[in-house]
Amino acid sequence: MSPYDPSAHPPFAVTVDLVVLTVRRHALCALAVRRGESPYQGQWALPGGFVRTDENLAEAAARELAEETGLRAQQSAGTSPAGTPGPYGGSNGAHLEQLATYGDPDRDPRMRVVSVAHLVLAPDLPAPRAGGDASGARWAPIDDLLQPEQSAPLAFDHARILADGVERARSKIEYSSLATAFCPAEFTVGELRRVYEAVWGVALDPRNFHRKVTGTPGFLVPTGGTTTRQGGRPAQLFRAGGATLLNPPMLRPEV
Amino acid sequence: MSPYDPSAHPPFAVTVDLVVLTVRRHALCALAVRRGESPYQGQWALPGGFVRTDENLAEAAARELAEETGLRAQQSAGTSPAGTPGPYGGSNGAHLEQLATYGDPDRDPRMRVVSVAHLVLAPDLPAPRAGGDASGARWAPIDDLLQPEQSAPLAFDHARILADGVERARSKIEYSSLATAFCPAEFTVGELRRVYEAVWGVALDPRNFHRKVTGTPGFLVPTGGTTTRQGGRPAQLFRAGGATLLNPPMLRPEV
DNA sequence: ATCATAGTCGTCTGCCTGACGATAAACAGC
DNA sequence: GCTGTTTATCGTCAGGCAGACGACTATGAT
Repeated sequence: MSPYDPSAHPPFAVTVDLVVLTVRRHALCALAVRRGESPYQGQWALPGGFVRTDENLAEAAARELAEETGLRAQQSAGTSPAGTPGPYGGSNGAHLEQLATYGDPDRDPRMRVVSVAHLVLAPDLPAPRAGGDASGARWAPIDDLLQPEQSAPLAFDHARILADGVERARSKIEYSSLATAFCPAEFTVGELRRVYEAVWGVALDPRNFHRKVTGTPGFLVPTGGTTTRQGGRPAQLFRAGGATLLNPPMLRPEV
Repeated sequence: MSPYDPSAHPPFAVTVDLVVLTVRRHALCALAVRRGESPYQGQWALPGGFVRTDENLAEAAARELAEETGLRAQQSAGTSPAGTPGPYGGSNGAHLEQLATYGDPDRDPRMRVVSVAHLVLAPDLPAPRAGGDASGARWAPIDDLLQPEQSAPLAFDHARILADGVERARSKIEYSSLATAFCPAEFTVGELRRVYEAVWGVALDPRNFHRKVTGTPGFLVPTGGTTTRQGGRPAQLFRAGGATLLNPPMLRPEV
């Protein structure tokens, strides 16, 4: 490395941006906030903010998440995207992991900003509260954010970041039990299946899905209870099991 | 986001660190440089350096790689670790992708440094040239770097970064054709198998491996030539095919 | 009572993998 | 030249798992 003369290297601002995903009404949705100031004033963006001096990157992401949604984050063990095991069996608190870092020189017109994006997977939440300096917040289907036909596209390079986060979520529920992070503490096999269907955008065979998830050791543990719902046979309730890596993985249908 | 008053957010230095992996003598090795200055003076570290004002993160990583090894990088399409396709069928130039970002407040004792680590997979190279400010460079088996019994451990949090990079490489050769990045332009099935064996640290059945890789469409294309080697039947030569994602994946043996 | 809805259990077939035998084509030493 | 050794390549077989899909169950709605 070069000498650490502070004048020798350019000043950077470091932020965290959040891709917060949830499943609402059978659709994969992301949290978007309306920008209250220039540039991109009035446009939608991902929530985020500056990293403070005394906190690490994951702490900064968790703090921004709490400020923006009130969610308590359940940090993944590492930044290693390959699936480092971590204690995210618990379903209270959302899953948080580092996604990637974006640092093109011109990604922010005002100064050089390097943003460490994080991915959050959360169960369906009540309406987001507009916290901090955002003049509004909403859950939006990702298609609306990625291919906006009426509104403006996401600010900065946030469309790219969102797309990367969605792709990460899509591939990660294949070989990990992370799909349960989209579910409440207790859930049915059908609810879990609808999570996979929403995230992947496909229809899955209920019978084969049931066989697969109940047959994978450590994925689901029955709580003993059953649902009482309107229309249809009551379903068994499950909690997320201790397994984090699914082997063999769930297979995403080809076409 | 908060207002962009430059005095409102703390100053960060942003660096790139490189996990450069290769396979030498049937062992997975990483590039290490000896630190010429304090702190950790004389200890081994990962190569890296500051990001410049006019370059993005991938360019900074490619520049450091060239300075340190003379390698030309073949950048992956995205930072998306899930396997965004990219044109790394060509074997000239090493594969480069973003790994993860490390920004604990005390990871560098002098100031707040956020390091965007990158992963490079390269074929076996001649002796590294000690470029820049490093007073020495070498290829070291990763076990020597991660569990040093005689020498000091890697500087900073580089052991953690290296471990994350190795884990990324191990998992990524399962479901992508990236193992060919460790091979020269033309290679045999046996050489590719020895790459898998070195990276995973296991022994694979030559017959099943041969059936698997030659049967996966787009993975390997025969060049027509054969090797003349000492001892053993000559083997067919292959180039890396266009496929980047292997479906179904290579299976890493369980235990 | 009947229908619609959703959950759960089985069956069957094809594909892939792991284990492993057999053959092929080079080299080394006698 | 013959034999043993090494590496590459082809085949065979059994087990496991996934996709397709039939059948049955348990609730609410009409």
